[in-house]
Amino acid sequence: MVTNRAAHLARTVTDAHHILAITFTNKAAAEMRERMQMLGAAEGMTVCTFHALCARLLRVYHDRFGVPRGFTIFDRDDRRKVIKKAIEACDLAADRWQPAMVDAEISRAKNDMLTAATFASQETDWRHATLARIYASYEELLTGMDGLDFDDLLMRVALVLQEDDELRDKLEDRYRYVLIDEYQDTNAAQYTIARLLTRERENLCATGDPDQSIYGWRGANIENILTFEHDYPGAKVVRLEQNYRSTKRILAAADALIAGNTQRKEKTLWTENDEGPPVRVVECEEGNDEASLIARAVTQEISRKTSPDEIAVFYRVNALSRGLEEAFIREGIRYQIAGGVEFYNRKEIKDVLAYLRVLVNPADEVSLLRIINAPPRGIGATTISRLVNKAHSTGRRVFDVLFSDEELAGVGRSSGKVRDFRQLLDKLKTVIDQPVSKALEHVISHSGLRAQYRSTSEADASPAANLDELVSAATAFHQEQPEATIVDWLEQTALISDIDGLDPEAAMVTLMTLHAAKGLEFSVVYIVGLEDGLLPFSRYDEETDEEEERRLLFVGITRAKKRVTLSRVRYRMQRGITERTVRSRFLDELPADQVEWSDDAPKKPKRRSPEVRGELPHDIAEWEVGTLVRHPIHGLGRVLAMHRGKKRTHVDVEFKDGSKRSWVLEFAKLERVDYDEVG
DNA sequence: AATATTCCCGTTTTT
DNA sequence: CGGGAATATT
Repeated sequence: MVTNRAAHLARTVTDAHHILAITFTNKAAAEMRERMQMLGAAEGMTVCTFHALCARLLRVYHDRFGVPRGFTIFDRDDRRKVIKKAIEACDLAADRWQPAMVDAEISRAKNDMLTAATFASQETDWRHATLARIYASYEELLTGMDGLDFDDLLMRVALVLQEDDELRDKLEDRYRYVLIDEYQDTNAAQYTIARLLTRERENLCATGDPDQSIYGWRGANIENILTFEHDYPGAKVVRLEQNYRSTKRILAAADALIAGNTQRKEKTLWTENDEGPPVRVVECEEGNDEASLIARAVTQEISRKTSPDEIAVFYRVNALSRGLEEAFIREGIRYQIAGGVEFYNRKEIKDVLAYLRVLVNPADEVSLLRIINAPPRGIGATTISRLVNKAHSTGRRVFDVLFSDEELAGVGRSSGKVRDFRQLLDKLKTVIDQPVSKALEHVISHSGLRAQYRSTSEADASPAANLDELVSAATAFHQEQPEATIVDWLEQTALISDIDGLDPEAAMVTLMTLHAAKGLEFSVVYIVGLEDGLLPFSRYDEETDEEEERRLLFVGITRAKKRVTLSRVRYRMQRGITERTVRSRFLDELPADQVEWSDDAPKKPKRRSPEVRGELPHDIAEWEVGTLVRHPIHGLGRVLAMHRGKKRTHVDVEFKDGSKRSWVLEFAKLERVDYDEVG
């Protein structure tokens, strides 16, 4: 839709150079660029996400935006670390002011374009005031490191464009035609940027569906799309109520579900597609049953000539992917997974990137502290904290302390090691002008990281392999963009999203969260975990936006072209404990005539067979720590500890050969031995 | 200082 | 259950 319009504009109305197309993910941007190429209209067009656009603008016009030229983008982990420091700096208890909570609050503030100062000025109560203090401290630390977080990218651009008419005019002239996809998920900062860029010409083409707004939790404001006609009075509104993707029954089910939302503009979807089979709902006993049922269904689907890349499994939380993965491996199904164990989040990868980040931006203290002893080079916690204290007490950067001989003298015995490290950095400094792949190769071999991972790789070879893969990725990057610098590459890797790694062509089934599924389509879709508390998700301490949860399931169902299966489990294990569940209320909202229910109840009741109850030994009264016992296999032993639970008694035993074992006493083949028997 | 071990605690979702 | 952090051990 956006693609076709952009191509049309480029061919008939304007130079592609004047077109800005904003997508929701990098993957969508890449696909759009590709299709644009086929339409012969790609040259010079800007196609990217809001975050990528802002990063680029901040880089190019850094002086106008008031950010350091070589700023580093701090990801969630980096940001958490800085927030922790900020909380400490404010002398607050980390258990009362949890970094995760503070992080979310600051993020929310930034998405609403509230700077630390603005946030502080609207203080209402003590909690807000304290958050404002942390926020201010966080900003100070971040600024000191030449860092910007994800939310800064948007906020900074939005705020400056509001003030700087000259720059805005310049950008407006450059981007005369703006197209935005998934407009229903824009937050205040993104909305502001869009508005400011189209102030003069009002040339904005936005696509979106209020029923698919699922990012409210990160500041997305559904009002942005609802008020579009008011914001752009000249706009032509095209309503797409005909659906070309799904069967009649899938659509009917989705439609009935979303009708449960009260805050909504009525809309009836229709299609000329086939009726199709009913939506299936399956109820299983527990997670493993659900996972293997789906794996079997997928196998069957593939044997019926459905291409694996046309099959997807969605879930509300990433934690549910593990069981599915195991089942898929058992069944021998090839799959790819969005996010989860993200490549760029692995330790070895983050280590290498941290080297580059320090070389490019010496102020990046988070990265510096990460690599100062990685691989281990004899610089321990005490030395590090001395260096940090020295730096902070004199208002300098840790990096500079490393390079000051007089400061280093006061560090103690390990100052030699620190000198070695600084020499290493000095030697590596030259790589920043080389192509990324070369630079990476240099860093990996000279830092000792390769040696470290090679030596420890007997047990697990993947870290070394990941480093190789990183170099390959960088090589590919260099080939595609020979002009790009290391800073560009770091920026790109920082902005990579969960689904970017997925290959739509690969002959693999795709596993992902419902959020990641937005904008995609598959022939056959499975959605697991339709249980109260999971979908709709709820947390005891926070009220849930049930309507957004309903939209989330709506998005999931409407990804499917041919078949949809929803599943739930009667007992769900989470965090090691199994709990009885309640079926999702959403299942009951589906129209009965479009849905086929089935129960995958276990045929043979494996549990609760009465005879395996087990019994305590008749002389239990005599058992205590120190009691001698005999086991038919392990022989003579001594009771180390006994723990009487409500239903079971656990016992730890040490045997003559020194080995220790624990049993549930009711089932253990242990008998008590009297001293005189041993003789 | 480095490694081994235990402890602790889970903000769902993401750029 | 599982990762990361605090803590114990060498």
